[in-house]
Amino acid sequence: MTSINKLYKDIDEKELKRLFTIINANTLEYKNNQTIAYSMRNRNMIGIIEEGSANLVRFDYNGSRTIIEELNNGDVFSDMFLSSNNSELVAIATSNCKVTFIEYDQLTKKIKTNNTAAILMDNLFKLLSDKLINKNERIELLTARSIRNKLLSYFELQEKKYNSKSFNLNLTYTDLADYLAVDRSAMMRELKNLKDEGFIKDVNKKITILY
Amino acid sequence: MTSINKLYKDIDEKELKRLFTIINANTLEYKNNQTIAYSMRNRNMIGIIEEGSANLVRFDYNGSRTIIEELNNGDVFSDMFLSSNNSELVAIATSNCKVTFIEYDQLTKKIKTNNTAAILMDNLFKLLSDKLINKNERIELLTARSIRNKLLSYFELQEKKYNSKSFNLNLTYTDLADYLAVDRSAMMRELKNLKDEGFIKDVNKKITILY
DNA sequence: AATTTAGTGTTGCAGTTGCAACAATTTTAC
DNA sequence: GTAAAATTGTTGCAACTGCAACACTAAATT
Repeated sequence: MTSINKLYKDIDEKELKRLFTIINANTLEYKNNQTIAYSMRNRNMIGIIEEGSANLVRFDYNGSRTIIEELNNGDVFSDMFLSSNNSELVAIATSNCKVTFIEYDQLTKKIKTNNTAAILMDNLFKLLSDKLINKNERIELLTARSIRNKLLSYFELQEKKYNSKSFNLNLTYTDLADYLAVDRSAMMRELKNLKDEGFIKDVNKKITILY
Repeated sequence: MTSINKLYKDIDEKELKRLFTIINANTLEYKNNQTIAYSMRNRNMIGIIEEGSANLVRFDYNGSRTIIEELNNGDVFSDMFLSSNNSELVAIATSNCKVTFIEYDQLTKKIKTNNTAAILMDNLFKLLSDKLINKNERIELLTARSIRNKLLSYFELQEKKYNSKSFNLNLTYTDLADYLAVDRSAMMRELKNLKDEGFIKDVNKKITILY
């Protein structure tokens, strides 16, 4: 289990447990759809998804909700990474899940004396870097000037990621439209155009780039 | 100088110099418009803007360029934070500037024994967190469904940032249009509408929110 | 101080997009 | 296993937006 999780890379499970005791880490369980409010009480608290999944969600003044980030096994989330002057932010479990909370300050205090803490910190840094990469990618897509270009950019990105002109969409079209911040029906229309014009093939969620 | 720079917070200049010698940091100077290629040769190399400014720029397959990030005094940039499978990425000096390059791996190796390294690492982590906050903010703006909403969201963000309904735009309109990823002329038109309809006042770049 | 370059302000127009609405299908939940 | 909820697929239409083009002003460069 600890090995799938990038955060625990190169860390011995026993050592990790010992460290978590030292820095007062706290593991809590949440049921599907439950709000994970714990982390938001304290800036510099970091939540680690140990099992299950959750969404980081923003509720706007008018009540509409936006998914800021989808969190899966091994992902971290924190107020530290989120604009504080913003509308209300919460994490909501999208399956039964288990979350460990650690205080960033307690972790840093230990890195000099505790090797596991140092590795954990290193892994955490790399996770943050990965998050930045993902955000930059999304921004790249969002700055395209038309739905068509957004789709093509998205497909190109998948092509590079999977190193193949054929890949399965692992998002629903509804979610993809959200991700690209466009109207779903308009996106479907453009998708149809791309198919009709022979740019792509789409056999039930398996996209093939034809050019 | 080291005090303005968030990265060097709580770090003594003498100690910093000593550390930089130990970890083989390398400071180079660039003239305005020069390409800062050094960092891009080695993944896990981190560039620190010591003086001046630069833009992180992407060149698309078709040659068009997009500014991914504007870098100022104290900012860091690295391949570590950028998708590698992407089109060509370079930093370009936008003024005469001085950049220090450190290797991330060399830094982490020292955090246990060198206190300055540990503080630097901590500051670096917080800078990354800040970057994430900025990216999330931009994504929030980019996901708005119309130019009008993008502008209003942007203005609201500024209002919260400055804690005032009046604030100076510190971007040119051309840059703002780029930032919001919309056509400049269309944005100007919408800006005019917002003024005409009494939502905002705009006395040469000083915006006042009127609602 | 003069010239070049960058930014602002505006408009017509055509193409794109969001919205609303609905049927059909698939998935999830009890 | 069935009802409820979510997703897909489609369309007309009005509104919005990007593009091209131009005049004008401000800022930078020599």
